[in-house]
Amino acid sequence: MRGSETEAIETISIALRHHRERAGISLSELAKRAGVAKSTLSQLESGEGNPGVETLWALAVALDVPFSRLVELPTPHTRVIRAGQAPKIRAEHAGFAAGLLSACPAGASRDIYEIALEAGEIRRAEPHQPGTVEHLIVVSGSMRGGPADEPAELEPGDYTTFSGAVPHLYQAVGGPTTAVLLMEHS
Amino acid sequence: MRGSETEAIETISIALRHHRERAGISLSELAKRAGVAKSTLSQLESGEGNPGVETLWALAVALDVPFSRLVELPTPHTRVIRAGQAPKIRAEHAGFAAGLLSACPAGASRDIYEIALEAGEIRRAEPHQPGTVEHLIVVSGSMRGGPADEPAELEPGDYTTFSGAVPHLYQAVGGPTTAVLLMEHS
DNA sequence: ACCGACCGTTCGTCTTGACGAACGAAGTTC
DNA sequence: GAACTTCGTTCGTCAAGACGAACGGTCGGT
Repeated sequence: MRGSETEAIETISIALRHHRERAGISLSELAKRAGVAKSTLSQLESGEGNPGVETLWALAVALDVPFSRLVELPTPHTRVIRAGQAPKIRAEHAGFAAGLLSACPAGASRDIYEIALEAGEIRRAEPHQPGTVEHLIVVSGSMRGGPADEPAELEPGDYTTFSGAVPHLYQAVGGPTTAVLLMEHS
Repeated sequence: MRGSETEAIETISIALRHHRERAGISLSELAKRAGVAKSTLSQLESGEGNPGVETLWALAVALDVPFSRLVELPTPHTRVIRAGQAPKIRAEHAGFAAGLLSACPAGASRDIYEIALEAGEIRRAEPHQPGTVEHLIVVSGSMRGGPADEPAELEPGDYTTFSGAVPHLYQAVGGPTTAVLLMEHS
C-alpha cells in the first residue's frame, strides 16, 4: 500500500466487498458478525471514511482473513522478469545489487522447492486449487515454464510467476536444468 | 495479528517504537515527517487509542515500511541444504526431481529478490525487525551468506535459511555471484 | 392483498481520534 | 546567567468515526 490516502480507503472498500462476496454473506450479516454498525460497513464499502484499526480488525476476524488482506491488494497473473531486470529496491552500491521480484502480504502459506530436469524432459502438472500461485527462478540451464498453453522461455536467473490453478509445465530445453520453485496457497 | 483488540494497539505501539528507533529519529521528527501531531504519536507509542488507517498509512510512509509491518508482529535459525540434497517430496520420475527446501504456514508476508555481487564484494546488512527470516538460494558463482559471525559457504543450487534479525552478510567468493533471496516477516 | 424478515442507504447523535498549544526538562549557544 | 531549540507529555477543542434508528425496497409466506 504505497498509494495516496484516497487509495487507502479505496483498497479497503475493494477488499471488503471481495472477501464478503467470497464468503457469500450480506452486508448486514457481516456487520452483525463483526459487531460493527451496518451504516459503518456501508460507508466503508462505498470507499468513504477513515476506519480505526479496531473496526478493521473486527471485520478481518469476521471474514476470517489476516488484517493485512484488507489493506493490501494481491496481484495474480503471469509475469516474466529477466535476469538482472528486476526493479532495484535499494540504492545500487558498487558491487552489490538487489532487485525485487515479488512481494506478498501475510496470509498465504508457501513451499520452496528445488527442481531438476534432465535434458529434453517435460513435466506437466495438473491445476492446483484456486488461489495457488507459482514463482519460478532458473538456476542453471534453459527451460520453459508456466501455463501449458503459453509457457515462458527462461534462462539462468530469469524469473516468472503464474497461476498454479491452470494446467502448467516445466520443460528442459537443450541440456539439464535446475530451478527454484516457490508455491503459494492463499 | 490474530489477538484481541487490546493487542492491536499494543502491536502497533511496539512496531512504531521499533521502526522509529531503527530509523534513528525522534518522536517529534517522525510526527513531523508523517504530518501527524506529536501528541497523537505519543499516544500510539504508549499503546493507547484506535488510530485511523490514514494516520497509520502516513506513519508507514514516513518510516518507509509497508503498512502491514505496523500492524503485524513478526521466528529464527540457520540451516543449509546443499544442491540436490533436499528431501524429495514427490516420487522421483525419470528426468524430473523436486526437493522441498522449506515450508511455511499462512501468516507470514514475504518478498522475493534477485541479488548480484561482483567479484570479492561483501555486503553487510543490519538486523531487521524480530521475526524476519531469510532464505538464500545461489544461482551462479560461489558465496558466503548468513549471520555475520557464521556465514555458510554456498555453491550454485545451495540453500540456506537464517534469522534476519541479527547482523548478516552476503559475500562473493572468487568471481561474480547471483542468488535468489526470500525475506519473510511473520 | 397484508405481514414479517431482510436488504443497503440515509440521518441524527455521541464519543473519541487528532489537532495545536502549553508545559517542564534537557541541551546548546552567546 | 539568558535565550533558543528540541524533546516527549499533558490538556482543551473540534470534527469525524461509529453508533442506533428510520427509511424505502425486495422477497417469501399466509
